[in-house]
Amino acid sequence: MSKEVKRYTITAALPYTNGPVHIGHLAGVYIPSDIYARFLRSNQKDVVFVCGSDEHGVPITISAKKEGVTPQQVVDKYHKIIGDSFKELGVSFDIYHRTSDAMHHETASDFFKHLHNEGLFIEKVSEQYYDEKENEFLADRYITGTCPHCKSEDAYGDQCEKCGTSLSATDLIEPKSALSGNKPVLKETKHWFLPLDKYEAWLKEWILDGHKSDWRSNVYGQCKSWLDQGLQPRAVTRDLDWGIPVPAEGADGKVLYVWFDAPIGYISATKQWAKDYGKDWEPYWKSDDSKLVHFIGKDNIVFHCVIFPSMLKAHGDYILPDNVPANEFLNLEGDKISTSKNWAVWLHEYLEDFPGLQDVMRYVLCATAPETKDNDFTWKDFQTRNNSELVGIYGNFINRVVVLTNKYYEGVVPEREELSDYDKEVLAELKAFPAKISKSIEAYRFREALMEMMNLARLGNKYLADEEPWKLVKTDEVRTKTIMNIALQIAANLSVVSEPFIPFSAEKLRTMLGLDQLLWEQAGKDNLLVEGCKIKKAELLFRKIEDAEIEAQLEKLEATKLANQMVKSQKANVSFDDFCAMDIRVGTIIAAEKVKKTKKLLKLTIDTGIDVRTVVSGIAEYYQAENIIGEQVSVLVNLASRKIKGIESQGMVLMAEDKDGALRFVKPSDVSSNGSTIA
RNA sequence: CGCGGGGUGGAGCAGUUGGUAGCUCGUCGGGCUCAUAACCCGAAGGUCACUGGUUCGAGUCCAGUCCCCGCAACCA
Repeated sequence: MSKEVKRYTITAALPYTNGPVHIGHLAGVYIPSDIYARFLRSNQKDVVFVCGSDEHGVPITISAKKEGVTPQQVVDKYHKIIGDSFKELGVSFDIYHRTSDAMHHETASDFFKHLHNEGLFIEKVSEQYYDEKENEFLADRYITGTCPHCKSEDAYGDQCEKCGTSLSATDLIEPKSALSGNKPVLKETKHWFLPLDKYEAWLKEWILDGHKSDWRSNVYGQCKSWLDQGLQPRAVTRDLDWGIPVPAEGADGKVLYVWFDAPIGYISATKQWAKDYGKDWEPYWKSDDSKLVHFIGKDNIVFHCVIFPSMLKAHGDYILPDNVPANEFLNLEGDKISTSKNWAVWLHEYLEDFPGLQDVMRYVLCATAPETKDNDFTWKDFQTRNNSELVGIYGNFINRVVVLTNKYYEGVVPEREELSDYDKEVLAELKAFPAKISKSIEAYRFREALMEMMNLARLGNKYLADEEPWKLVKTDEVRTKTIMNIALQIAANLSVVSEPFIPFSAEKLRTMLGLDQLLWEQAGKDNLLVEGCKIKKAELLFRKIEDAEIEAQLEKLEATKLANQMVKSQKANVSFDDFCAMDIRVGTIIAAEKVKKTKKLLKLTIDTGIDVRTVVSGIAEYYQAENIIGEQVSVLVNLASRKIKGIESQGMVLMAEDKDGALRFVKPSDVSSNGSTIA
């Protein structure tokens, strides 16, 4: 069922505006999508590449509350940081929009109204969890409890991260409010649901049969597991005051669920762009000969492959994504990137620390993009890739060619005479590159494409080394000219095929060679540089990155680690009575054994002087069971008992926790009798 | 039997539909000296975790085993 594609609609996941963008986002979404969009434009395709800030939802209201500002102030701040840094990195969005914009409110609202008028929603008055202490309805994400499927005790209200099941908060057994820790109460509220179950059969056919071979296995597998479990109607509205008001009767105080409105943001952005440039947005979303591609991270698969397509299908006018090339996650120096722990390389900081080196980060992140599995970013690797690949192979080749041309011919492109067999071979290889690179990009294999691009530079270096024009120039001028001409053609081709990956350097190169922006279809030709034209003086495309710069970055990360381990600040005051309420005694460990199937737990038997009791303690990483028998410890004996891993724990052993998390017993300095009180 | 990812030359990784095992870094030797001590060539180094199976042929498919790493869980 191949159809001719007339235009492309490329979307990049909308960054959630409660923090800046980091390298994980870039490697997963923005670099690949930008390469794809630039590649298509170079092929003269009709492309719209959209993105924008995702500015609604509960987490933003919480950040706002914490910082004592309005949600709008929070999103304004990050919208600017994110938008500016994307621009500086050269991410070529046709528009970077935002979901708090009026255009988006209107579009999302209309979308809802359309489905509403067609009777495609289920309206349900249901009982939702309500936190009486905080005086608000609780978003699914802010309720935790036991998963009905796998019995995991810490499932979230929207999804169990343990078994991956998509849930409703009311499915949870023993729910708890994540805001206050209270048990939430059920309160009646009316909501609109999209009956996903009605689209299940269709989704199965569309994805499981239709995209078995062209979607990535991680995406396909994820979808399959959801579809196999069966879909439930899903609420598309929420009780909240931050978002897009629900355009229906009896919907006061309700807004569209952020996951309903966010993907519509792609559509609004396209509309705004069309308006700005006097275009018609509709074909990009409604015409069968348009190809829609969503670039996302793996955390977004269900929304882009199941929910949003169901919305589009329900609406009826829209086309569906042709592919959703989701990437995995990028780690940083071996540890998971974490916004809350500040364990990240933030784009806006990188741009400050390494001014003018946008292409280096673009290159490295593409080369190490987590296309098939989680991957690791290290600064050492960043340095090596820059120094040995960008500088040593690409930059050096260009420099050699340009320097020689200037030296021998004062920058004038020499004429090509008779070709040797080897010349012909090299030109044939050159000609094959663009197609190879295209093929990889079209299959969303950007690492592979990048490697091929680099191989073209390698071909150039090899050609020079084999032909040694610096020797021949003394004996055979004609031959030397031919060689230099061919080397220059390779350089010119590099400027074309490397543009999607490293646009800043490609442009520098074009300028150096005196070329206009060339199109992809011209790549592979052996006459991009016309004989007699003049090129400019050599200018380095890339510079080496010194050890000191890498060390500075590593120190920055080290500082973050230390900051995370800072001595904890003082807790709120308690009364003397509160303190006296705790009964702490000296006890002696008389038996200890590891609790099976746990990493941290030891089951201790302790003589407290009062009795002999069992205490489960999370110290197994620091103490071996057999080594602590006979040790005296401090025990909080009147703590309510609790079952841990099926063992009744009657108290708590007091531990000193060091900055690095290491635990040590708090004990009397001399042996004391069991049951001695501690106060 | 919680979920997932992985085990390929010293290190880090590719290996798409099964058909002579590749890349980058490192090491050693050589070439070149146009070039940002960069470039080019060559060499050493792998029983592709293990065991069975399918096949003319398996790193690649199937079954099982072992190990590692995330996440989750456990921490009163």
